[in-house]
Amino acid sequence: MLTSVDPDVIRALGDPLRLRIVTLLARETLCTTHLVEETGAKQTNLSNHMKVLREAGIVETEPCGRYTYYRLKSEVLAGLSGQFAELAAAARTAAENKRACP
Amino acid sequence: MLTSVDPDVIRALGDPLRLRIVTLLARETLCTTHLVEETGAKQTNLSNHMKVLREAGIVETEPCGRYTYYRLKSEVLAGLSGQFAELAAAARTAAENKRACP
DNA sequence: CGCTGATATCAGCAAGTGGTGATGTGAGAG
DNA sequence: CTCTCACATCACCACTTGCTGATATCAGCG
Repeated sequence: MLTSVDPDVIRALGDPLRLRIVTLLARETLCTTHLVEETGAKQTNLSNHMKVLREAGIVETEPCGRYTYYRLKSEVLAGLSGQFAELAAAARTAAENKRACP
Repeated sequence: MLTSVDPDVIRALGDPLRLRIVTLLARETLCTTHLVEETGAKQTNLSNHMKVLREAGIVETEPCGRYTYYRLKSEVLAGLSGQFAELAAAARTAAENKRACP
Protein backbone atom coordinates (compact mmCIF):
# COMPACT_ATOMS: atom_id res chain seq x y z
CA MET A 1 0.00 0.00 0.00
CA LEU A 2 1.09 3.54 -0.57
CA THR A 3 2.01 4.74 2.88
CA SER A 4 0.78 8.29 3.10
CA VAL A 5 3.56 10.75 3.71
CA ASP A 6 2.95 13.05 6.63
CA PRO A 7 2.50 16.58 5.29
CA ASP A 8 3.64 18.12 8.57
CA VAL A 9 7.06 16.50 8.41
CA ILE A 10 7.52 17.64 4.83
CA ARG A 11 6.27 21.08 5.69
CA ALA A 12 8.85 21.32 8.43
CA LEU A 13 11.56 20.44 5.93
CA GLY A 14 10.25 22.85 3.34
CA ASP A 15 11.85 25.92 4.86
CA PRO A 16 15.33 26.74 3.50
CA LEU A 17 16.79 27.54 6.91
CA ARG A 18 15.36 24.41 8.51
CA LEU A 19 16.64 22.31 5.65
CA ARG A 20 20.07 23.80 6.21
CA ILE A 21 19.83 23.00 9.90
CA VAL A 22 18.91 19.42 9.10
CA THR A 23 21.83 19.14 6.71
CA LEU A 24 24.18 20.48 9.38
CA LEU A 25 22.77 18.10 11.96
CA ALA A 26 23.24 15.21 9.57
CA ARG A 27 26.98 15.76 9.90
CA GLU A 28 27.34 16.35 13.62
CA THR A 29 25.26 16.76 16.71
CA LEU A 30 25.20 20.45 17.60
CA CYS A 31 23.74 22.75 20.21
CA THR A 32 21.86 25.96 19.56
CA THR A 33 24.94 28.11 19.95
CA HIS A 34 26.71 26.23 17.18
CA LEU A 35 23.71 26.52 14.92
CA VAL A 36 23.50 30.25 15.55
CA GLU A 37 27.15 30.58 14.49
CA GLU A 38 26.78 28.38 11.44
CA THR A 39 23.60 29.87 10.08
CA GLY A 40 24.01 33.47 11.17
CA ALA A 41 20.39 33.56 12.27
CA LYS A 42 19.27 35.20 15.49
CA GLN A 43 18.91 32.98 18.50
CA THR A 44 15.19 33.65 18.79
CA ASN A 45 14.56 32.82 15.19
CA LEU A 46 16.57 29.65 15.42
CA SER A 47 14.78 28.57 18.54
CA ASN A 48 11.50 28.92 16.69
CA HIS A 49 12.71 26.74 13.85
CA MET A 50 14.02 24.15 16.26
CA LYS A 51 10.62 24.06 17.87
CA VAL A 52 9.01 23.31 14.52
CA LEU A 53 11.52 20.55 13.83
CA ARG A 54 11.01 19.14 17.32
CA GLU A 55 7.22 19.13 17.03
CA ALA A 56 7.45 17.49 13.64
CA GLY A 57 9.45 14.73 15.29
CA ILE A 58 12.50 15.29 13.13
CA VAL A 59 14.97 16.12 15.88
CA GLU A 60 15.44 15.14 19.50
CA THR A 61 16.85 17.35 22.23
CA GLU A 62 19.54 16.22 24.59
CA PRO A 63 20.34 18.56 27.46
CA CYS A 64 24.02 18.76 28.33
CA GLY A 65 24.61 21.12 31.19
CA ARG A 66 23.16 24.42 30.18
CA TYR A 67 23.44 23.53 26.51
CA THR A 68 20.85 21.61 24.58
CA TYR A 69 22.06 19.41 21.78
CA TYR A 70 19.93 18.52 18.82
CA ARG A 71 20.12 15.14 17.23
CA LEU A 72 18.48 14.07 13.98
CA LYS A 73 16.10 11.15 14.17
CA SER A 74 17.45 9.13 11.30
CA GLU A 75 14.45 6.79 11.30
CA VAL A 76 12.19 9.64 10.25
CA LEU A 77 14.45 10.53 7.33
CA ALA A 78 14.76 6.89 6.40
CA GLY A 79 10.98 6.59 6.50
CA LEU A 80 10.61 9.57 4.19
CA SER A 81 13.14 8.06 1.85
CA GLY A 82 11.19 4.83 1.74
CA GLN A 83 7.87 6.53 1.16
CA PHE A 84 9.23 8.61 -1.68
CA ALA A 85 10.80 5.49 -3.13
CA GLU A 86 7.37 3.83 -3.08
CA LEU A 87 5.80 6.85 -4.74
CA ALA A 88 8.51 6.89 -7.38
CA ALA A 89 8.06 3.19 -8.06
CA ALA A 90 4.31 3.61 -8.34
CA ALA A 91 4.74 6.64 -10.59
CA ARG A 92 6.91 4.66 -12.98
CA THR A 93 4.03 2.30 -13.71
CA ALA A 94 1.31 4.95 -13.54
CA ALA A 95 2.06 6.28 -17.01
CA GLU A 96 0.15 3.41 -18.58
CA ASN A 97 -2.73 3.62 -16.12
CA LYS A 98 -4.39 6.51 -17.84
CA ARG A 99 -8.00 6.92 -16.84
CA ALA A 100 -10.30 7.58 -19.79
CA CYS A 101 -11.52 11.09 -20.43
CA PRO A 102 -14.94 11.63 -18.84
CA MET B 1 28.64 14.25 -0.72
CA LEU B 2 25.41 15.36 0.80
CA THR B 3 23.38 16.49 -2.16
CA SER B 4 21.37 19.44 -0.99
CA VAL B 5 17.66 18.84 -1.23
CA ASP B 6 15.78 21.50 -3.14
CA PRO B 7 13.53 23.35 -0.68
CA ASP B 8 11.11 24.35 -3.43
CA VAL B 9 10.31 20.78 -4.35
CA ILE B 10 9.72 19.87 -0.72
CA ARG B 11 7.66 22.99 -0.21
CA ALA B 12 5.46 22.01 -3.09
CA LEU B 13 4.89 18.62 -1.50
CA GLY B 14 4.24 20.12 1.92
CA ASP B 15 0.65 21.06 1.22
CA PRO B 16 -1.88 18.36 2.20
CA LEU B 17 -3.95 18.77 -0.95
CA ARG B 18 -0.92 18.68 -3.23
CA LEU B 19 0.38 15.63 -1.44
CA ARG B 20 -2.95 13.96 -2.04
CA ILE B 21 -2.80 14.90 -5.70
CA VAL B 22 0.67 13.41 -5.96
CA THR B 23 -0.52 10.22 -4.28
CA LEU B 24 -3.42 9.98 -6.73
CA LEU B 25 -1.13 10.62 -9.68
CA ALA B 26 1.20 7.90 -8.45
CA ARG B 27 -1.56 5.42 -9.18
CA GLU B 28 -2.84 6.65 -12.51
CA THR B 29 -2.39 9.49 -14.93
CA LEU B 30 -5.36 11.82 -14.55
CA CYS B 31 -6.69 15.03 -15.99
CA THR B 32 -7.90 18.03 -14.04
CA THR B 33 -11.53 16.94 -14.21
CA HIS B 34 -10.69 13.65 -12.53
CA LEU B 35 -8.72 15.42 -9.83
CA VAL B 36 -11.59 17.80 -9.17
CA GLU B 37 -13.88 14.81 -8.66
CA GLU B 38 -11.43 12.92 -6.49
CA THR B 39 -10.42 15.77 -4.22
CA GLY B 40 -13.65 17.75 -4.13
CA ALA B 41 -11.69 20.97 -4.53
CA LYS B 42 -12.80 23.76 -6.80
CA GLN B 43 -11.37 23.80 -10.29
CA THR B 44 -9.68 27.15 -9.76
CA ASN B 45 -8.05 26.03 -6.57
CA LEU B 46 -6.85 22.82 -8.15
CA SER B 47 -5.45 24.66 -11.12
CA ASN B 48 -3.39 26.79 -8.76
CA HIS B 49 -1.98 23.75 -7.01
CA MET B 50 -1.18 22.07 -10.32
CA LYS B 51 0.72 25.19 -11.31
CA VAL B 52 2.82 24.93 -8.16
CA LEU B 53 3.54 21.27 -8.82
CA ARG B 54 4.35 22.03 -12.45
CA GLU B 55 6.74 24.85 -11.59
CA ALA B 56 8.42 22.69 -8.99
CA GLY B 57 9.08 20.17 -11.74
CA ILE B 58 7.13 17.43 -10.03
CA VAL B 59 4.53 16.85 -12.73
CA GLU B 60 4.40 17.13 -16.49
CA THR B 61 1.37 18.11 -18.54
CA GLU B 62 0.24 16.16 -21.55
CA PRO B 63 -2.55 17.74 -23.59
CA CYS B 64 -5.10 15.27 -24.94
CA GLY B 65 -7.79 16.95 -26.93
CA ARG B 66 -9.29 19.57 -24.68
CA TYR B 67 -8.17 17.70 -21.60
CA THR B 68 -4.77 18.04 -20.00
CA TYR B 69 -3.34 15.03 -18.30
CA TYR B 70 -0.84 15.26 -15.48
CA ARG B 71 1.94 12.76 -15.11
CA LEU B 72 4.28 12.41 -12.16
CA LYS B 73 7.99 12.72 -12.90
CA SER B 74 9.19 9.65 -11.09
CA GLU B 75 12.85 10.72 -11.37
CA VAL B 76 12.18 13.66 -9.10
CA LEU B 77 10.58 11.47 -6.47
CA ALA B 78 13.37 8.95 -6.82
CA GLY B 79 15.89 11.74 -6.39
CA LEU B 80 14.19 12.90 -3.23
CA SER B 81 14.19 9.37 -1.93
CA GLY B 82 17.90 9.07 -2.56
CA GLN B 83 18.72 12.39 -0.94
CA PHE B 84 16.73 11.55 2.16
CA ALA B 85 18.42 8.17 2.27
CA GLU B 86 21.78 9.95 2.25
CA LEU B 87 20.68 12.27 5.02
CA ALA B 88 19.42 9.33 7.05
CA ALA B 89 22.68 7.47 6.58
CA ALA B 90 24.69 10.51 7.59
CA ALA B 91 22.43 11.11 10.58
CA ARG B 92 23.03 7.58 11.82
CA THR B 93 26.73 8.30 12.22
CA ALA B 94 26.30 11.89 13.36
CA ALA B 95 25.36 10.92 16.90
CA GLU B 96 29.00 10.33 17.76
CA ASN B 97 30.20 13.50 16.01
CA LYS B 98 29.24 15.78 18.79
CA ARG B 99 30.96 19.11 18.60
CA ALA B 100 32.31 20.27 21.95
CA CYS B 101 30.44 22.92 23.89
CA PRO B 102 31.85 26.36 23.14
C1' DC C 1 22.11 33.89 46.87
C1' DG C 2 23.11 36.81 42.88
C1' DC C 3 25.12 37.03 38.29
C1' DT C 4 25.88 35.41 33.69
C1' DG C 5 25.11 32.95 29.71
C1' DA C 6 22.10 29.52 27.07
C1' DT C 7 17.33 28.76 25.59
C1' DA C 8 12.59 29.12 25.30
C1' DT C 9 8.39 31.88 24.98
C1' DC C 10 5.54 35.92 23.87
C1' DA C 11 3.73 39.91 21.29
C1' DG C 12 3.69 42.30 17.10
C1' DC C 13 4.59 43.26 12.31
C1' DA C 14 5.49 42.29 7.39
C1' DA C 15 5.35 39.04 3.77
C1' DG C 16 3.87 34.88 1.74
C1' DT C 17 0.08 31.45 0.74
C1' DG C 18 -4.36 29.21 0.08
C1' DG C 19 -9.25 29.75 -1.24
C1' DT C 20 -12.86 31.84 -4.16
C1' DG C 21 -15.42 34.29 -7.81
C1' DA C 22 -14.97 36.55 -12.21
C1' DT C 23 -12.94 36.30 -16.48
C1' DG C 24 -9.92 34.90 -20.48
C1' DT C 25 -8.56 31.22 -23.87
C1' DG C 26 -8.77 27.45 -26.78
C1' DA C 27 -10.55 22.98 -28.62
C1' DG C 28 -14.32 20.16 -30.11
C1' DA C 29 -19.46 19.50 -31.05
C1' DG C 30 -23.47 20.84 -33.46
C1' DC D 1 -19.65 30.06 -36.96
C1' DT D 2 -21.37 29.56 -32.39
C1' DC D 3 -21.93 27.26 -28.19
C1' DT D 4 -20.07 24.54 -24.62
C1' DC D 5 -16.78 22.66 -21.81
C1' DA D 6 -11.95 22.15 -19.93
C1' DC D 7 -8.57 24.73 -18.13
C1' DA D 8 -5.75 28.87 -16.91
C1' DT D 9 -5.26 33.50 -15.09
C1' DC D 10 -6.46 37.55 -12.37
C1' DA D 11 -8.00 40.10 -8.36
C1' DC D 12 -9.17 40.03 -3.78
C1' DC D 13 -9.58 38.53 1.04
C1' DA D 14 -8.38 35.75 5.11
C1' DC D 15 -5.08 33.22 7.29
C1' DT D 16 -0.66 31.56 8.19
C1' DT D 17 4.27 32.01 8.81
C1' DG D 18 8.84 33.88 9.40
C1' DC D 19 11.48 37.49 11.73
C1' DT D 20 12.48 40.51 15.56
C1' DG D 21 12.81 42.67 20.18
C1' DA D 22 11.47 42.02 24.90
C1' DT D 23 11.05 38.94 28.46
C1' DA D 24 10.90 34.53 31.18
C1' DT D 25 13.42 30.31 32.67
C1' DC D 26 17.06 27.67 34.13
C1' DA D 27 21.81 25.82 34.95
C1' DG D 28 26.31 26.67 36.68
C1' DC D 29 29.75 29.70 38.88
C1' DG D 30 31.62 32.72 42.36
